[in-house]
Amino acid sequence: MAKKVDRREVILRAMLDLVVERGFHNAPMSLLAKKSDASPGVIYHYFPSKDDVIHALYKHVDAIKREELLRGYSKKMAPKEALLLVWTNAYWFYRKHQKEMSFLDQYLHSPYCESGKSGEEDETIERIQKLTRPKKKGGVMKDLPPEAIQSLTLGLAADLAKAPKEFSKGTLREIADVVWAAVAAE
Amino acid sequence: MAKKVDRREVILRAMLDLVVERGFHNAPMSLLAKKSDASPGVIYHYFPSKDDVIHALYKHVDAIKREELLRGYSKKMAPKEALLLVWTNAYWFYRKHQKEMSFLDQYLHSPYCESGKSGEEDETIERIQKLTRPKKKGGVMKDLPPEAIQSLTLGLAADLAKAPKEFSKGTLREIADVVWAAVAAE
Amino acid sequence: MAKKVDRREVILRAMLDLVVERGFHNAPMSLLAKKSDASPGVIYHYFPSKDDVIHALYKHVDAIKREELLRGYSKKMAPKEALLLVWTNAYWFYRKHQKEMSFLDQYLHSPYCESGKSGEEDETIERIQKLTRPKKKGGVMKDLPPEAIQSLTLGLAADLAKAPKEFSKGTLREIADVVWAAVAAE
Amino acid sequence: MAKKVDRREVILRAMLDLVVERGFHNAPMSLLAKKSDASPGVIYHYFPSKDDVIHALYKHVDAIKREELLRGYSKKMAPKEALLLVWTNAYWFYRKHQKEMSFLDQYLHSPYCESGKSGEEDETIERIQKLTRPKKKGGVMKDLPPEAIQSLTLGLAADLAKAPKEFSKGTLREIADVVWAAVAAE
DNA sequence: AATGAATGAGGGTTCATTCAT
DNA sequence: AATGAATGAACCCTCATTCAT
Repeated sequence: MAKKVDRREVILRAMLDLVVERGFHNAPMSLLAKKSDASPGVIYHYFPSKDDVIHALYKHVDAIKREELLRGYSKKMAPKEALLLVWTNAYWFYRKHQKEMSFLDQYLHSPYCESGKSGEEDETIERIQKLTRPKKKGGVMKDLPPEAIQSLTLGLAADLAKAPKEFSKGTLREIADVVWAAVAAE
Repeated sequence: MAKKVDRREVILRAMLDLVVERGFHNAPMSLLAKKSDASPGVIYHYFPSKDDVIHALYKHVDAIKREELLRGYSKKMAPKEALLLVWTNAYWFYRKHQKEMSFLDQYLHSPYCESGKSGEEDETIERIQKLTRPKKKGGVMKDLPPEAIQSLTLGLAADLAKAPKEFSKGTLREIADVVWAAVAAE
Repeated sequence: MAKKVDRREVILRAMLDLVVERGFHNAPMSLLAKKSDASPGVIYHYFPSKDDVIHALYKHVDAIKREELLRGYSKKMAPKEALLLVWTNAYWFYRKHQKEMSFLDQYLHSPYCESGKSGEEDETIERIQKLTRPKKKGGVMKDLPPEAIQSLTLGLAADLAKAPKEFSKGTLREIADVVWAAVAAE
Repeated sequence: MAKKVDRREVILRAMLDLVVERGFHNAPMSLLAKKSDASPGVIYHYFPSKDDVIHALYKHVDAIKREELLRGYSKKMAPKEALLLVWTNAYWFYRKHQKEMSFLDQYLHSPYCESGKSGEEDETIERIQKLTRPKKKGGVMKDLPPEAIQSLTLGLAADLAKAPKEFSKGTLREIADVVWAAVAAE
């Protein structure tokens, strides 16, 4: 019963490794088969095509990411507290899942993601994003373009996670405070 | 006289288009030949292999980018003025060269860039980077990790440039001021 | 059960024909595929590369040759009898396998054979070769360089086999006697 | 005036080196051009095609070989003396021109030589070959097939020349005597 | 004579996908 | 479900040959 799921995930995991190590080009199905201890044929029982494996991998990783970003979140939190939590979660997710990050980087910057579906939105994520709107639109931020807010918060977390050395919780907190001061209203 | 250079650049330009439209995979040499009005064979008079075309394209784009970022820079500028100039240049470069940016994104996030890094540093770029160091190390910034500074400045410029709508000089200036206030010492 | 072996041997046989008729150059894989009723791709399930097909063919032919040279040999034979047998076997092998011979000639005289030499020696062949040593080193021959012995015996057999007309057993025997008289000790 | 000849010979020499080191396959015209300090185009002023370069090289080498084999020969020599001279000349030619030998081996065993012209016969060579006929046909040899005579004399010289170590004049003389005793009439 | 960029068919090889078992 | 040999189009690249200069 769990076997099917296993196989699928083993294949996705193998594709993740492959893409990270070798890129979309140079990730042949034959090698995917070898790395996932499957035959070339059986992969086609789980996925209709190579592109589908890649799109499925994206969805898989994206789902895990969403889940991790919201870990510990509660609707009762104050805006600053909530944003700080998500920001910290983001840093640690990126930090601990560098392969997944590398895959996302490749996928999102490649023409692959054009063909992928635009994705149903997560309700909780939406609530968080509302907070990043400027104050006059119901959020708690300065009147900056949403892209700026996004870049200064989650973009920063992602970039920090790519640094060779890991930052301590204290350092992260200091950085977060600087940024909060910069983007928060008032 | 300019013919050789032309051919080379026509090929690089065609590869840029191809990679942006179709990704590294799906950018076959045969198509590159067609798009650059060349025969498959002649490309190999200018580049030893497909990978070399791609690495050469990176160097080409990177060189242009460096030049553009420093446009108008003079050694006499005050730190804030210099950084603001570079930051604004970055935004406009990214904005006006979206294909080049898309290529850089794909290249820098792919395993391609591991193999072709030479890293000869530009002297002027180095001078600018010195300014982004924290005050106690001779720069003019708060004591933040270099990755944070980088992300909050050039990273932000890149992200803003990817937004669908173009920002006015005024808006950019406002954003720049917010960021400057956040990262500058004192 | 025998299918795999079949395919491999069909391919080798086709390569033999091709090389003999057209030389190493002018023996393209596409033609090899056609002649062995295979697709271009499937050959690479059996051999890693064209060169490997050729090296494998050499090993195959060489193995058959060794076997044929020793047909009928027994350890109890007198030296002259044994050498005569091998010499005659050699003539008939070369005579009846002219394609194989032509391939060996091309292979052994080409730079191909430099790269693929393993040189595991056959035990029985070694025993025979011991007989071709000069008497004072335990053989039964005159004190001539081994290359001379080799040329005057097996080399002669090969050359005779290349003659347009086939020699009768009587003629062969006469020639063998002349040679034996020339190279045998005493 | 001598320049044309030079060019031609430089090209032939370069092809010789190329074929010996890399085989007929893997001896591209572009490399030939580089090795002979010529442009690809100019080779086609001297030879109509690659195959013609190769056939011309064969003729060139063959002419030198004929000349060398007859060095020192005079019509007044006794048969044994003449044959011995040619045989010795053959050994030293093969020995001192191992590249040329290697080329001849490749050429003569390849389908190339089928298409080459059969070659006008040298008058002096013919005279020598008459001596290798059996006595009853006007020669001085035993009644053996011409292929046997050829193999036991010139074939032997060629094989000896391929041995790693060089034979002394004394050793050669001994070998020659053994062979002469074997093949000469009476 | 000489150049060397250009051609383009064809070379060896790969790989997404299929299908008989 | 599973296998892995088989397919064949397409890939990257080579190379004999040509031709404008």
